[in-house]
Amino acid sequence: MPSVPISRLPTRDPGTRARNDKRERILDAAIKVFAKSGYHGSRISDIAREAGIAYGLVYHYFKNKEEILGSIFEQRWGGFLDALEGIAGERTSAEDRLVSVAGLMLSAYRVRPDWVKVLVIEIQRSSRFAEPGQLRAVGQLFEVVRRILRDGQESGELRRDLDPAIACYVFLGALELAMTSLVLRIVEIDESTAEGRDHYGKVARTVVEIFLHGLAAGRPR
Amino acid sequence: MPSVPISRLPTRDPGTRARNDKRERILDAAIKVFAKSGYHGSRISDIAREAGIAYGLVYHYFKNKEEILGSIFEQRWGGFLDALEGIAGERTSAEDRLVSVAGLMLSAYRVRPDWVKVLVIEIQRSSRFAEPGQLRAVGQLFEVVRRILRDGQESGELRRDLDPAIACYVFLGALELAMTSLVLRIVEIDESTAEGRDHYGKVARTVVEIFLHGLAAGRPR
Amino acid sequence: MPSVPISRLPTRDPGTRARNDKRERILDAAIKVFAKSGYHGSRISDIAREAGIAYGLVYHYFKNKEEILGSIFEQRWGGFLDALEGIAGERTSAEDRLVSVAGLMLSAYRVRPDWVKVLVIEIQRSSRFAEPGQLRAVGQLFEVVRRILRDGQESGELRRDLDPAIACYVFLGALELAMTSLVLRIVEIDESTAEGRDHYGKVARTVVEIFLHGLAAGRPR
Amino acid sequence: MPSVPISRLPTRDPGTRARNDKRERILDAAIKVFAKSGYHGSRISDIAREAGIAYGLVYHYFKNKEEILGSIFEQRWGGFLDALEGIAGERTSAEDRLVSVAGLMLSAYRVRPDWVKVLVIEIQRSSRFAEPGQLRAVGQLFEVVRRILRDGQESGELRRDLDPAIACYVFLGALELAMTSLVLRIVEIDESTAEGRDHYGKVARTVVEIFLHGLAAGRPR
DNA sequence: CATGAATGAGAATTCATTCAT
DNA sequence: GATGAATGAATTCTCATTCAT
Repeated sequence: MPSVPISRLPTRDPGTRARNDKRERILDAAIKVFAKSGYHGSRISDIAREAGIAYGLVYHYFKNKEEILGSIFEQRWGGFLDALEGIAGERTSAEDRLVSVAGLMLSAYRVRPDWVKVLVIEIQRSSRFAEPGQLRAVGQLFEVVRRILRDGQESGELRRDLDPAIACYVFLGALELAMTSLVLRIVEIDESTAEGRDHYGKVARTVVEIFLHGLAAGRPR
Repeated sequence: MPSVPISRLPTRDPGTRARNDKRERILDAAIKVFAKSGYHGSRISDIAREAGIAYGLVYHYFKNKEEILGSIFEQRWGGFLDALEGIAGERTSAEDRLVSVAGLMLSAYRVRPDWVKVLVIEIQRSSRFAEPGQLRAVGQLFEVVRRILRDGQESGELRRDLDPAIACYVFLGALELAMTSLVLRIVEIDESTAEGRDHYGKVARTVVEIFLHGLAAGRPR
Repeated sequence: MPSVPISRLPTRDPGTRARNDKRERILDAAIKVFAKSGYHGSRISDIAREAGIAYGLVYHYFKNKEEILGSIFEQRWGGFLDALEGIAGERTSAEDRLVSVAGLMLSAYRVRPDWVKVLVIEIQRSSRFAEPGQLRAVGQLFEVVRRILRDGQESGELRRDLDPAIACYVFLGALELAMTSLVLRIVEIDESTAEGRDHYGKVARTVVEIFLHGLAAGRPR
Repeated sequence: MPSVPISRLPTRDPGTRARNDKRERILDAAIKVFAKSGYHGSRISDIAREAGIAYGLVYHYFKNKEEILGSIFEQRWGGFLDALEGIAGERTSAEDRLVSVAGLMLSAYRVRPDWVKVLVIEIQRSSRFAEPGQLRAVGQLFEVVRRILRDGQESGELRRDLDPAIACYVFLGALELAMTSLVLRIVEIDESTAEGRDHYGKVARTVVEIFLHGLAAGRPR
């Protein structure tokens, strides 16, 4: 897996951090709490405690619980998509770019597992998800991958007999469940061994390998 | 995709239906409501209204909200796993069995998309998920697929250089996201064409094809 | 002051009382509490305690605090207006009808001072007052009196050189402040004397007397 | 209606205005906001926004919300009462003085309708109303009018067979409702005609005319 | 003086659960 | 079994008041 620079991950502008310190802390805390208990299962007071601030202050920065979720989506997802778009626009092979996307997503999950959980699980349930903007934003993730696949098909690098949209699901779905499994600790990772510490890299490599060359025997490379 | 008999899908025993009519209606309604709003976001009154009964009656059949979720899990997931186990135990090729699994899952999703959503999203968050029984039950899904993959590796049908556990994610994740996309209607399906109506079948075939033979060009079969 | 039968005062249908017992009790309690502390100054828990019920039950019958106020207006004011309309339609002299109106209003105030206070003071502040229906309803009170005055002017019983609309204010305003003063206890009433006990009657008689014949000396009747 | 010099209306001392500019702006803003939403329904931030200052500053000038209401009362009501006392002490006929009082009140209402609304509606609800001082202050308005009426009765100008206290209600109540109606716009005023523009004057004249000589026909003057 | 972030007590509202009918 | 009224703990949301800058 090519190293994915952390700078590609969505981050906050450190310059404005001082001013929006509390607001950021609330968002960070909300992500953590939502990820653990779900949107409906989380209380504002949990978020406030997690952020280390007074309860009422949450309402100084956000109109209500719903707006917190919306802000998470806009800020985190936006940065994430920017990084993805950058990868999609690179002039390298489809394989390289897919590896980059896998690496970015797994990195994101490794660095900020809660972000991805909330983005994937909660946002879709929120009423705001009905808003075209959010649905579109989710669709952009698919669009980025679909563009890479179509590029590969046009250049002859990828098979043309398979629907790129469905191939999209295979690729993103594989990544998504891999990430979920890691977070749910369905698979034990032994961080004391080198192999355990590189688990994420191994997952990324395996996913792309299967995606490109299949699990069937007879064609090892 | 081999046709998957509906009988394999988890169903209720028609013999006891008369007796437990209301109970079943509550469970069905709960699945629908949980799928839409999440466990915490759903109210007992929503479930009762969906079931067409007085909400006090819910407490006649279930001790509390939690028990409704638990019952959903046991009844729906149990039947689903039974069907999966049956597939895994067949003495056919790994490929055939994977196609069967994909077909079963997509059938389940097509017939009862809410079941899968609730099973996947809600159960894990429930406090009961801490119970070893439920964690184990979810793990069984992975175990079934893992067994098929290991069988294939041992027989030489599948590559041995890739971790079967990770391959599991690729396979199940691809299916899962494909299903989610179908339900979220991220992809437009044109039901007016034959191809549109067979979208599920096409998805199943494509997923297995990619999973087994990869998307890279040069090795068409 | 002609006796004003209590039956003219707005009342609830005793037949439906059993069914809507609690709802009525909540409205009655709300009137009492609103009259004492004002709408904004009143808590739902105050109303519930006054009604002798759990405060959650208030939300079983009313969507929120605002709806309670709206219901008060519709039920109480409607009955009151009906009684007034009845008086206005009588075929007696304007003087008789004015005395009846004064008597009705003072009776209402004596029997249900809280009703009038809430109707007069709170409703106008409520956002619902902006609704044309409510503004119109208040206007009806003026319309009833104006009709009586115009009848009297046309029949020659009343002077035609004064604006009936303004005369309306004089009449209703006199009654209104008289009632307010009584409630605010700005005037001490000695209930131990016959005169004190007939204070309301005296007020009604005096108001109409001044309104019709003036306070200036030289024209006693 | 004799012209009522504006100087009689309660005003702020222009000399101290520079120093207490902000304080005055807060009081003015509070009156406007209280008049619209009531004391309990108004927020400090509303007052601050209306005054165009930071809401923290309100607490620099006033101990708390309650004190704002108290200050309004003392400053506005005090000046108003002074003017009334001046009228009551004049050595003219009762009729002239009543016309002056009506003119003063209507002028006040025309120039500062919010003052009167707050004074009349809110003060009585304030907890400070329990204080004898404020109750007494409200009573002074009645006392002033009552004194004029008693003077007129003693001099033979007014009828002695009617209770001066009740006559007070008639007079002040007529004025009060006339003012309220004007503010609530229950009556349409056509500002395009001379009569419309003099509506206040007409109201004052009509109120006093009815109060003194009655609406009954046969005794026109 | 000014500002507005920060606090937290208090009130509104929700909703799981109980219970009388 | 069936109903939905009744309860009140839990939570969201509001806003007067304080306080650091």
